[in-house]
Amino acid sequence: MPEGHTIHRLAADHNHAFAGRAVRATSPQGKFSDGAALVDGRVLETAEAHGKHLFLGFGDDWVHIHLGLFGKYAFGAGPVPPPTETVRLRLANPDSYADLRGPTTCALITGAEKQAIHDRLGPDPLRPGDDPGKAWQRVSRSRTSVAALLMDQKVVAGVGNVYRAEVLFRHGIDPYRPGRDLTRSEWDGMWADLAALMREGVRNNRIDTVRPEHTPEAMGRPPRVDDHGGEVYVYRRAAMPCHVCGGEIRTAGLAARNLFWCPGCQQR
DNA sequence: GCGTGATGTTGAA
DNA sequence: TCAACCTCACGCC
Repeated sequence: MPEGHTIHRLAADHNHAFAGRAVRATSPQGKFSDGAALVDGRVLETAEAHGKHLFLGFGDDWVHIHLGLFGKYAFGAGPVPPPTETVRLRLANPDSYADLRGPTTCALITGAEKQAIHDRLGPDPLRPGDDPGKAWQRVSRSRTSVAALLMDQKVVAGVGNVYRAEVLFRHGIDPYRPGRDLTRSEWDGMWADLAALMREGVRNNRIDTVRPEHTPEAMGRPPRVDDHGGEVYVYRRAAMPCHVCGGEIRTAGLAARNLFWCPGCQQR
């Protein structure tokens, strides 16, 4: 689940369910008991997202959450179910609860520590004021592949393996092209597209990237949903036919992650 | 029941 | 480059 769109959605859901009211905080699992005790009964003022980082604000105390690869949230309405032993943090008020499991990070930090995290993250396509030019500065000077740059949170915050693969496909860009070989307009096009795709990801809570003209219906193919829950062109479609050209989708390891692309549609 | 892999990141070698 | 961390769902006995 967790690319940037998930985290922005979680921030919005927290604001909706908890902001402005006192909240009960517990750590049924026990690994965050001290932090939970410190915010228990206090007012959650605001929830914010930057890239894949979630911040829950209690005055100058912030709960910093990063889901990592496995972290998950379960939101619910009404009375809380019995806690299970993997719930790291449970927030609850009379109307709602939110259970956090499996995060890489769940820690109490200060405003200054939060600022340090913002400072080391690149611009986020989902943060309205963020400047794609800052990312371009790094991309245009780098010999690193554009595929690796897109996953580097210091360059762009919030893009993960799915959006990376999909945005490169949608722009016909070979993943192995060095950043400095891209044009400014190619970069600006990908940035604008990421902003739109991720915005829709927040709205629908899933990743869909297939244009209307390439949907199975439009292409006269049987309907289908990819097993991660959205409609995509290349992500986890290794050895399957490309929705556009019919060629085989390829996969390869790149910096410990699986890369997917269509050699026919994504030319050097 | 066991093994595998996954939309992520860090820190050591 | 690799192991470590965190959890769960799925396929295959």
